[in-house]
Amino acid sequence: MTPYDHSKIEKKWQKYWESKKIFRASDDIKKKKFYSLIEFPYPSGDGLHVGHIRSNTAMDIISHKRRMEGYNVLYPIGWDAFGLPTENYAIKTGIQPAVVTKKNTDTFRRQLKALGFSFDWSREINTTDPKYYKWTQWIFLQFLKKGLAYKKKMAINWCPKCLIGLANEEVVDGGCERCGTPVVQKEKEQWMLAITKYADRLDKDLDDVDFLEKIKIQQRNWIGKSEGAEIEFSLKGDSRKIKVFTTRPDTIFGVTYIALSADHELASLATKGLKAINPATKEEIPVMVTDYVLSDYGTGAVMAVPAHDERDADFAKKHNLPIKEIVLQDKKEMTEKFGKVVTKYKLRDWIFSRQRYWGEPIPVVHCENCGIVPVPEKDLPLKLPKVKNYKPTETGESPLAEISKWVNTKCPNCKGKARRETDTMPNWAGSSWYYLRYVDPKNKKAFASRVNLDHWTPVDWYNGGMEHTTLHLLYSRFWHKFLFDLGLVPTSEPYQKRTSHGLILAKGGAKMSKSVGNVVNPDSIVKAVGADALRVYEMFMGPFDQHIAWDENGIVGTRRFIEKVWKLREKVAAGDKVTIHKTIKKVSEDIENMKFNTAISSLMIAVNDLEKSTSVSRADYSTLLQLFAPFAPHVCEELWVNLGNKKSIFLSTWPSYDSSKITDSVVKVMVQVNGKVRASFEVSPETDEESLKKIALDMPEVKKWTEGKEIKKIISVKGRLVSIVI
RNA sequence: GCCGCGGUGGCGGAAUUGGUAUACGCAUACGACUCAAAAUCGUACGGAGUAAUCCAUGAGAGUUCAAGUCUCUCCCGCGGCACCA
Repeated sequence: MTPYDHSKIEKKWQKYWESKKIFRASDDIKKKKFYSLIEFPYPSGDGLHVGHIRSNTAMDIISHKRRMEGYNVLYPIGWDAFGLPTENYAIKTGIQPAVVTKKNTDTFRRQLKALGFSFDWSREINTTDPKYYKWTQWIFLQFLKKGLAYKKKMAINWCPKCLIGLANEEVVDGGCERCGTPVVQKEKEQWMLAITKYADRLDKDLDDVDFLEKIKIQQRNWIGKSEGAEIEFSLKGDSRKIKVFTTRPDTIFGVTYIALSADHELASLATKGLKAINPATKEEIPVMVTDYVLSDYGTGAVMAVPAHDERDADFAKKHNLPIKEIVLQDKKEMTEKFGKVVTKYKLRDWIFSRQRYWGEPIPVVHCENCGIVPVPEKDLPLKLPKVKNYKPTETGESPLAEISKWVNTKCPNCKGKARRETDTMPNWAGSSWYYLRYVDPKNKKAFASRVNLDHWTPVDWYNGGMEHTTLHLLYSRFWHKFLFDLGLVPTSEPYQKRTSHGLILAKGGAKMSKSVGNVVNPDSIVKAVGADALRVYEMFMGPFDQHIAWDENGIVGTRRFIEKVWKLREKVAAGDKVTIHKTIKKVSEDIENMKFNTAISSLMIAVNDLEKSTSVSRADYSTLLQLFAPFAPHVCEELWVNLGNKKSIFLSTWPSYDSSKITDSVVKVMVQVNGKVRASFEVSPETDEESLKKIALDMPEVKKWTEGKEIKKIISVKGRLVSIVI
C-alpha cells in the first residue's frame, strides 16, 4: 500500500487542474451561472494569514459544490493593493511601492496556489494596475459629471511632529499612530462623494437582498435613518427663524428653551438674551448655546424638553431653566400643526481625498481660467508617476505635489496653464467595483462588457468580514447603484447574498499582528501536514461565523482523518449499494448553511462506520470522496482517479440521496417518569402513540416507578418518547 | 449608554430547533502490537456515590409532562456605534 504523501499529491493535482483549466469560468451564457466572491486580499508583507484560508476555503467549498451541481461557476481572485502599509514601508525603505506590491502579490499567489483554491486565475486583477485603475478613474469622472463628486473645505487630522495628514484609522486615542503626538485639526479642501444622496435607497433596498440580519442591522444603524418633524420657532424682535429637527413633536408643549450648537449662525445672538416663541404655548423661551448639540446633524438646533430628555434636563438644572411636565399629544397632529415631516440620516458624505502617494490619482486639473476640468477620457489612465520621496510634504500635500513636471500641465479645455490635482483616492475606491471587473477583466473599451455583466451579475454569494460592513460593503453598494442609474449595470444591488466569517485570533484571543509577533504562517503547516489537512482543520475548528483562537494542537485530528479515508480504499469491494444517504443529506445541507464543522463531523462518523464493516461498496466510497472533495480536494482527486475514474472528481455530479432511506428502520423511544428518563425501547418509527404507551407501561423498569401510584397524564410522541406523570 | 454576537467537560465544540446534554475531534490514562519507542488499534474519560440514584449547560426566577433551547431579571467576555435631538 502506498503511504499518503501529501506534498507529492498536492503538487500533482494543482499542476493538473491548472493545465486542464478545470476551474476556469466560461462565458457561455446558456449555462446557469453562479458567481461566488471573497473579499480580495490586501497583499501585506506579512504573507497569507490563516484567516484568509478560513474564508477562502469556505467559498471554495461552496464553489466546488455548485460546479458539481452543474453550474458555470465564477470564483475569482485579485489584489486590493493600494494602501498605507505599502506606502509606509516605501517611506521607511525607499523601495518603490509598485516593487513591494509585486513582491507581496507573488508571495500571496504562491501561498494561495499551494492551498489548492479553485480560483479562476486567468481573471486575476490588481487595483494598482493602470489598466485597472483607468476604470476607477473613469467612474470617478462619471460622479464628477453628475455633480456627486465635489470639493469641500474641512478639517483633517494633522500630526505637527511628522508634518503629515493622518487618516482617521491612523489616529489612536487622539494621537499620531507613529509618534503619539496629539493630533490637531487643519483646514483643507477635500474631494467628497455624495453618498448621502443614496442614503434612502441604501437603507430601503436592504429589504430585497439576502444579507445576514446582523449585517442589515449594522448597515441600517450606520445610515441612521430617522423620521421626525422640522419645526420653525420665530424669534422675539428678529424676523429670522430657528429651524429645529425633532423625533418627538408630541412633546412640543414641554419645550422650555432652544439649544443651539456653538457654530449655529444665530449662536452669537443667543448669548445676548435672544428669545424664541414656543408655537404651541406662545410662551417666550430663551435661546441657549450648548455643547451637546451637534452642528452636523439635523439643523444644529434642538427644541429642548427637560421633562423628557436627560441631556436637556441636566442643562436646564445647571442653568436654572424651567422644567415643564408634558401631557402627551399625538405625534402626527403636532407635526401637521407646527411643522412638516422630514427624514434625517446619520450617514455623512464620503471624504474621498487622501494626501498620499500610493493611490489612484484623481483625474482632474485645476485651470486658472476654467476651474476644475476633468482629464479627458482618452487620456486615462492618468498614471501615478514615480517619485523619489514618498513622504507627504510639509504643507500636508501629497508627495505628488513636489513633482513639478507632473503637476504643471495644460488645461484640456483652453490649453492654458493648469495644475494637476495631487490628491489620490482612498483605498476603498478600487474595491468599490472590483467584482464588476472580474466578469470581463481584459476589456479595453469598458470596465466590463454589457453581455458579461448581464450574464454574471449580481454576485450570488459574497462572504467577507463584519469589519467591512459599514465601509466597503456600503461604499460598493453606493457605486453600484450609481452605475445602475447610469444604465451601466443590470441590477440595482451588487450582491444577492452576503455572509460573514469569524476572525481567527492568536492564542489567548488577541488579534494576530506582525508587531506582536503572533502571526501564524501557513507555509510550515502545509509542508508538515498538507494543504488538505489545514483546510479541513480550519473548517472543523469551530462555527464559521464565530471568532476563534488559533490552536494548532487539533490539526493532527484532521490529518488522521484524511489518512483514514486514504486507508479505507483497501476495503473497497465491488458493489453499488449506497448506504450513506444520511451523510449526503447532512453534508449538503450543512454546506449551504456554512456549518462546515458539523459537515466534517458527520463525514467522520460515516468513515468510522465504514471502517468497522468488512468491506465498503465502491459506490459508497465514491460518494464519500465526492462529499469530502470540496474540503480536501487533492487527496480526494487522487483517490477518485485511483478508483479508475478518467475525469476529475470536480466534473462529477454532486451525490443525491434517497429520502426514503434517511429514516432508520428502528428508533429508540425513551420513557420519562415525572420528567426523568427511566427506560428506553426500540420500535419501528411508524408505531403509533397508543402502542408506545402500552409498551412503556408494561416495561419492568417503568413499573418500578409507577407501581401503586396514580397516573395523572401520559404524553406520547411518535418516534420520540413516552412521558408519564404520576 | 445603545446595537449585535457569545458564555455547555481539562480544551475546540455538538444537540434533529422544546424531546436521552456533552456528538465529532484534541489532550489524558490503561491495554494490545513492539526488544523498545513512534505510529496504529482497543477501552475509559462532566462531578458525587459500593450501588440504587443524585447533581450539572454563567447566576436567579418563570412557563411546560419535558428547557442548553422559550419568557423575565441580572453577571461576565468580544465587536460596533456613541451627546444623533
